[in-house]
Amino acid sequence: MTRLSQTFLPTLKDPPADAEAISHKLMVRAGLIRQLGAGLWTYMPAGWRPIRRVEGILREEMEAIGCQEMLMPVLQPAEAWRTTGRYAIEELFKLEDRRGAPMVLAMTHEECITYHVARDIRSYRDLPLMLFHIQTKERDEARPRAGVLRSREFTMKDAYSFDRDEEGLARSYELQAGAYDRIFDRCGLRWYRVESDVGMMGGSGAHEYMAPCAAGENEVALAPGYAANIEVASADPQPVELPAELDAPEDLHTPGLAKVDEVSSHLGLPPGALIKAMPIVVDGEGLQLVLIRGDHTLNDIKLRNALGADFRLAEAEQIEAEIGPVGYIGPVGADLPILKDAAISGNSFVAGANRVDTHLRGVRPGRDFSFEEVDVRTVEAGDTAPGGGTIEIEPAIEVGNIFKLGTRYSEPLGATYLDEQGAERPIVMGSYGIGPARIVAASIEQRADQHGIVWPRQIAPWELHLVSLAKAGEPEREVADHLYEELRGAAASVLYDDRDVGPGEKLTDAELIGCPLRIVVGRRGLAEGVVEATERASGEEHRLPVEEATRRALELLAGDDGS
RNA sequence: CGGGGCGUGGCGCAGCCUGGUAGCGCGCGGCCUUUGGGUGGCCGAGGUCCCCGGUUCGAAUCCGGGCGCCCCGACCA
Repeated sequence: MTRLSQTFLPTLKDPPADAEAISHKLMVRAGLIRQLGAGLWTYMPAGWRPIRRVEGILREEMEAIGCQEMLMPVLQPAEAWRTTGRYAIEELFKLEDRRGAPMVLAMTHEECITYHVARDIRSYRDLPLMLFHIQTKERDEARPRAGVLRSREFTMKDAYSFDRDEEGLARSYELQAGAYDRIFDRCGLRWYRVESDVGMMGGSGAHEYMAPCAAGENEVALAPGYAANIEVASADPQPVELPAELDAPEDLHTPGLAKVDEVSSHLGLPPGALIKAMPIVVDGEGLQLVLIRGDHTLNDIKLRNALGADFRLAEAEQIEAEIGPVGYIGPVGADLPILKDAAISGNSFVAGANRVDTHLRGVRPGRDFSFEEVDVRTVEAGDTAPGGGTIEIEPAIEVGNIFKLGTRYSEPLGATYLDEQGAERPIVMGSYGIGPARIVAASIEQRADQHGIVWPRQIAPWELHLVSLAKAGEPEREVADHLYEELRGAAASVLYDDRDVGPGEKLTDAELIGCPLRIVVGRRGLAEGVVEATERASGEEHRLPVEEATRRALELLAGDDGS
């Protein structure tokens, strides 16, 4: 219900010079957001409305699964963060109050909510319990980027589940997952639920909700029936052709050839016929050798998970001292634990000889060295996914995540309950986050065209953009005014462009702002007794008789399910 | 945190190398014009040239230091 002439909706012809992402450019141009500092954004009236609409959907879907809304402070005493060990996180804003007491600005609210639950939940009868809030989060990001896609302050819906045991957590998790599916569908996003890294925090499972778009910071591996974050994705590799001559063991003179490409082109073999040996130092243990097929890349996260410990690449001095010359490292004769990636399958390979300027041909896993087999390579486009589909890799933005926390927070913070037998047990938790700003930005990324934003109806700032081409005082204007009042009466959400500017500017702005349905009231149409209604997404134009315009417009909107 | 780039009216930029009047387009205000895709004309307002220090008769320009912002990478419970 808005007259554009009286609305703070400053549109720009040009995007800011330093903007790269489509959503960044368009959100600034369409007057949705303005920047205050690095990673700090103000939502203007037209930008705040879609956020509020997303929040409305979040509230409905959370409440529908019995998740109760509350509100927790952003400013918090540091104590609980010390207890959970998260005080050490670099992204955590730390400050002191006037008495010098250490405080933090919360980046999420596990500490706070677990603190409360620890004090007020005592019996198995109080469980399960699900709570959520929509609150500002603060993160001292190393590099804010792409408008609101990665900012230092943002609002997040985060929900927490509290259960008696793992089975209960599994039920809560499924409830949340179902709600998340409905939320992203209702927001009109193209999205995938992918397996994600549970990290070193333990936890028994996690998924991310990914919206594919060019500005995405993550990569997802997709195939029919398969979707995973590339950090954890697993697939069968494309085969490599191994010539029969490889079977014959022989020392190969490879002077100065320390890289896979150099060796393979020198020998006239595909890179996949080589074994790449990478010495690593595992925390709490010593040197180990990781073997990867020559044409593959190591996936740090998968390796970390396979090891169950952190690691780093070994330094040259240690490698030279304990194994052999850098560039010619191989498994044969190396007196080290060996982890062999599963993609190295086949009889014989070329590998480093642990002697300078020398590689070995005919290296056969199992015969020439023993190993533990692991899956630690990064999947690639063209690989075969579990289920048989072909992997494609797409950039995507993470719009939500769900995480089985287990007792990661309840144990240190003493959130326990008494079970039926009177025994004290830790509460089993889950956490579930969604960023409304990322949903809005991802929607713009996915749907925008060369003229501007294309909102899905469900989160559009206004459903209708009514344009009066006539200026104040002209007879055609009265028709538009009347139509505006009629639409308002019908409870449609309308942005009414009643400015005294030229038609080009109005029509251009309407496309930039991107409301689902535009109704133009102008001399040309009125001469035939119609107004023109144009669907933003398809460009389809409908000529509506003036006296039926309101009813017909609402019908057109109702037929737009946003997808 | 490593690498690169940029800070000049609201936005986009030129001027800097070679020191001397701060300029252009858009936008903004007024008048006229125009009226179905940012119309045209005339007049006008608006700038601590990011900050501090230095060199100089004189600094947007040269030198030193600092701050801010953007991009790539690392990082991202």
